[in-house]
Amino acid sequence: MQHTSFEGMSCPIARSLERIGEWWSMLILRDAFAGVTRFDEFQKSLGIAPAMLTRRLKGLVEAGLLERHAYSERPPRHEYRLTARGEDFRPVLLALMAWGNRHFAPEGESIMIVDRKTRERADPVLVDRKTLRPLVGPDYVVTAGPAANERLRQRLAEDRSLDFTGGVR
Amino acid sequence: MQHTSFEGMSCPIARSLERIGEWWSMLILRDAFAGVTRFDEFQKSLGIAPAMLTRRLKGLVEAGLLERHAYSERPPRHEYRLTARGEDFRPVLLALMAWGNRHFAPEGESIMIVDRKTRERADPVLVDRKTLRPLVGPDYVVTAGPAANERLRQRLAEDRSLDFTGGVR
DNA sequence: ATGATAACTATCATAATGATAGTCACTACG
DNA sequence: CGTAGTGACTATCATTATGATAGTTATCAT
Repeated sequence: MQHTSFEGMSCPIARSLERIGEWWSMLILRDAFAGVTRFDEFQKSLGIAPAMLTRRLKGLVEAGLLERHAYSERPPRHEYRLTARGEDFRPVLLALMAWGNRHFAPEGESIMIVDRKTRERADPVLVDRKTLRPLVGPDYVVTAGPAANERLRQRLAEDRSLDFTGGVR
Repeated sequence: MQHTSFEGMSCPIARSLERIGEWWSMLILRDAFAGVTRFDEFQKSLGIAPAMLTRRLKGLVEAGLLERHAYSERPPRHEYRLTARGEDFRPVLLALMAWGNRHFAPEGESIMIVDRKTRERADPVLVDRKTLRPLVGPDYVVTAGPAANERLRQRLAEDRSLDFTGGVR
């Protein structure tokens, strides 16, 4: 049974999930950020079935997050590297890591973000680049953008715009 | 065929995905942030099969992101509200939204984050709460934490610590 | 020639998925 | 009273995805 595609939705979250929202995809990206490039490396680090890995790598290549680079002609051999779009996914993974560390690490963190020089632990917060004020809080709000359809505009015109997103496609 | 559980992994990203990584889960959370609380509302806004919605809501309740609140005794009726843990997921969704807006909105953004007062568009960046320096960049690094196992420590002791995460469980 | 390696591909039994109808416990209305 | 509507699921079933595992191919090394 094919799962419902989010491709027809205009919400950026839905569109993102269409490309990275399948089981295994984000863990593959995590490992790509860790420098894993080859098929057998991904397979070993993830403990994933080869057919599954092939499918997911293909999907990530098609979505423009990874690209295949030949590293041997005879025999033909490829490695998988992050594209600029893939690199841009880093904050999402870091935010997910921070949330996981806060809620699912009763024995302490296994990985964390530290200052490169001082080794002091970082506490991630999402802010606006210019004002440096936190986006989670009273200063900022999610609202309809230039490409919002009428239904979304109405929805966000209600009190719910105080909360978050549209709850729509 | 049951998909592989990430529960046995120590990585916080894997642990997070174990709880929110299934198809539909994050979109349900998106809508919960938008104030959606009732079963039929979720169903309408998402266009999801009822049996699927039941399963996913149950999973999110069990994972501690949503909780059921009775809003009617006769007939018994429940709504689903975000827990503190669920609320804490907001930065992840905002980061995902920002990434989606940057890469998958050729027609412009349908939703975006703006300053509540000035309506000026926000540009999200992940920083350290204290230093306000970006976590993506030369200042910060991902490293083994107190609960890291030996394999992860070794892995991160290599040059790969310059990149990102461990590429391990 | 044999063996090892890397990158897949093929096969198959099991589980998940989505579509859709049904169920139940109400409330509202004529 | 009966009927209809509503909301929150549950049950059923055909289709697709999943993971386990063996196989294939094209090398290279001995």
